[in-house]
Amino acid sequence: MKRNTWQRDAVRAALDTQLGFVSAQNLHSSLRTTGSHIGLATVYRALSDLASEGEADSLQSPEGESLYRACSSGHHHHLICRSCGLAVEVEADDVEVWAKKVASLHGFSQAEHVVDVFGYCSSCVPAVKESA
Amino acid sequence: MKRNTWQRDAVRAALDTQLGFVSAQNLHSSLRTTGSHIGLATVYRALSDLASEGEADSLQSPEGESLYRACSSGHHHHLICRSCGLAVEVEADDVEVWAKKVASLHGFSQAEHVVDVFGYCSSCVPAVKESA
DNA sequence: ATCGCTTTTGACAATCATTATCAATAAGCC
DNA sequence: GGCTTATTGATAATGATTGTCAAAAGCGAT
Ligand SMILES: [Zn+2]
Ligand SMILES: [Zn+2]
Ligand SMILES: [Zn+2]
Ligand SMILES: [Zn+2]
Repeated sequence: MKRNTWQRDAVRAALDTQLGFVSAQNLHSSLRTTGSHIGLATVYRALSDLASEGEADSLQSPEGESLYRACSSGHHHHLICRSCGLAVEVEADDVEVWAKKVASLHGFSQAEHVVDVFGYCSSCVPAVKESA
Repeated sequence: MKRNTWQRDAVRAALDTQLGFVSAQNLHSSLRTTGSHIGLATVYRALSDLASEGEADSLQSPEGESLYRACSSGHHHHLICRSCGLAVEVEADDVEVWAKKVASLHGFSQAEHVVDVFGYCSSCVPAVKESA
């Protein structure tokens, strides 16, 4: 049977304080900073559980890290800031339709999709000037 | 200046023989199997170069591996078989529009998107029966 | 074809995220 | 309070990717 531990609660709580997606490593650091003595492996396990129970969304960063976020339930997608990690949940009805269509059109079954938009949010105005 | 080596050509050629996305590790194995003595690091470097030059597409597998494929030029997306790796290039005009709209709507700039559909192709009929 | 300068290679070490181990700990239940 | 067993956490192990650097190979000039 699944047991309730303060560690699980701590991870849930820590995730809730986050505005955007975070890695297990980062969340572990945060927790340590706040005085918690939780172990790294436990954070990994808790996040993995939360994700499979649908209490958190997870995605792969372009660099290949697994990132997590406490999310509203139901299928949705994200607009993510590459700088601060801020994530906005967005509807994507058009995309849902497209994905379904494209899969059936090519005879693919059990189709799932990965759809994320990465950019810089308005607070993270990119300090990049292309042309001088 | 960029030099032409047989290693780069070998990687390009090996990529062309692949129907779907492959990892650097796998491509290296393939090459070795065919008698090539190319080094692993070189395969990584070549793939990375090809990707940044637009000669290959790359994406992160759900497991976090970087996968590559020789692709037609121009922006497009993929429908990928989870079993055999077969990849089909698909148009996604609806998605392009959606992505642009959603980014600007939330004040995000320099937006890029990750859009991939994973499923089982018709040849890889899933041997899974849900209900007995 | 040879020389010389630079890029590229490749064997190997180093990173880094994630997972596996496994004895010690602590839920949930009596 | 005890029992049973899931969970924890320090640490080792794994596995993909990148860094190192001396040796090898392009390429333009001779
Ligand atoms: Zn979400
Ligand atoms: Zn969707
Ligand atoms: Zn493609
Ligand atoms: Zn697109």
